[in-house]
Amino acid sequence: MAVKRPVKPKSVKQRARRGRPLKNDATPDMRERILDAAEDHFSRHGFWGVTIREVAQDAKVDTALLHYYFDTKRGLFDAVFGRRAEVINRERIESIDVYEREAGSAITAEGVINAFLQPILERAAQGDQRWHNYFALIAQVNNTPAWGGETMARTFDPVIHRLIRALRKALPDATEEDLYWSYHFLSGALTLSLSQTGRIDRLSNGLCKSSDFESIGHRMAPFIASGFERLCKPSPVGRASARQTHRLTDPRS
Amino acid sequence: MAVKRPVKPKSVKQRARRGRPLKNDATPDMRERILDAAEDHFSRHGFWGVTIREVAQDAKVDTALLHYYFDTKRGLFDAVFGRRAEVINRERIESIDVYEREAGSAITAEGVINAFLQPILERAAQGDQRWHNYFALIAQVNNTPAWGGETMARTFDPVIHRLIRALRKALPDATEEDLYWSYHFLSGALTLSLSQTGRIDRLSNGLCKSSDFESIGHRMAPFIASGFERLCKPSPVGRASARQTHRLTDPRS
DNA sequence: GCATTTATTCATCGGTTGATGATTAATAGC
DNA sequence: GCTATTAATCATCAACCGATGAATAAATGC
Repeated sequence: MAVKRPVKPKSVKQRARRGRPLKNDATPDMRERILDAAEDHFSRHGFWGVTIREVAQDAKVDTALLHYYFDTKRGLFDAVFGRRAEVINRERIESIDVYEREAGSAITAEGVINAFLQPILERAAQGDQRWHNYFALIAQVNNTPAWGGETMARTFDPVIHRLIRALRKALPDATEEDLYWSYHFLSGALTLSLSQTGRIDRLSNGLCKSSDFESIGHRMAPFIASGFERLCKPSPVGRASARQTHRLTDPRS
Repeated sequence: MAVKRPVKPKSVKQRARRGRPLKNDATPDMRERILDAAEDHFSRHGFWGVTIREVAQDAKVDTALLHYYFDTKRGLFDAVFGRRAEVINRERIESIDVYEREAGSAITAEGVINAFLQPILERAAQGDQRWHNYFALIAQVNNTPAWGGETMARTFDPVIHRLIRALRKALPDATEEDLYWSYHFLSGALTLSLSQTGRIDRLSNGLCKSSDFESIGHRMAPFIASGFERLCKPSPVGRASARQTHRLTDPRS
């Protein structure tokens, strides 16, 4: 007589083992796997466009495990956002430190900005999809009115203050306002460029590619540095005239 | 004996009248009211962060009416995004036309960019909350990887091509790639600046305000134009040297 | 003045969502 | 070797979601 046993798995999805897994060297780190899957989804669709079920399915774990590690969906998001921020923040500070030390009194705005951008652009050029996702995530948060400004500030302000301190040295005539606004323009240009929305591909009819980080790397620092210098250096012709604006005339007159 | 009638409204929400409303001059345009409410919500929380119930509640209509006018939630979103786009696109094209005609051969990059920015910045400075919301919405879409690039392209590419045509005249030595990338930087800087995330307020410890559109207006055109000129004008010292980058040296060596 | 179209609310459906308590199994501490 | 802790799945809940067909009432067209 045949022993009674589950004759068939019946469904395609076989039951996963319950309870704590064996401590095997080959067992994957579930926490990291969840973060990777969450990063992928959040970067594509934002906080509200993602369900924890999708993330769990991608990470091949139960949804309850997400709550076990990160409590709430928001907790998961914050963990994703913070994880890589630490890495690049450290690299950027070091890069600026090195440049400032090497350049000495020959410090320039372009040099500082280049030192600030280098670590990010290098990571982007490396081609790691996970970092690409993360940059896209930053771009979204940076442009989220509700809580984006607060999140960005909490995460990145220390590095930005370090950047601005170096720029102040390179541009001694700059006002504080000009420095902050110039950085704001830099921030917008950088995050959009790194977010790979495919916009420039369409606009240029395929001539330029969102994924071409080398092109961005060559152009961004000179472009932005030039803007900084224009606003923050005393112009020989006088500042007011340099800023005069075009007045839109009424076409009916 | 008392007449049988609904003694009390019971709930705070009284029943609304069913059927087509009387054509009174005082009756509000429901369609516009829905769009306004939707704009408000979408601009704050993005497409997925908004429920049609919230929008309906704000517009004081039933959710079925949203489907009556816009079919799906996505249809509502597209209608919101398209409504004001037409207005500013018309204004921006006209502004560039006027400038090009007036400037003649004295056309400059800063002049063109200024003509392009003027209509938007003027609307922003006017202080209408509905336009502020709309600009914040653009910023979010611009940085949405999944379908943002496509939506932005469909909506704004004609104007951008008009802008680039004018810039090509002002910068005859520019390569196509430089022009497109420079515009991309402009796009990122502009949309972030208009989205009022409060980031710069915190960063500058209250010195700069997200809502100070006059400050943005004074600074953006010179900043961006300077970047364009740097990339797109032949430099007297030669282009390659002007773009040389700072190499990060290994701190352990 | 009657029939059709337009504009609105009502009632409700099937599916999804974030979250949680119960259960199971392995490890770590003493 | 026993107990407490950690790490995982299972089963399920109440709330909410977008959508839709039916009902209703005014306006419009003939």
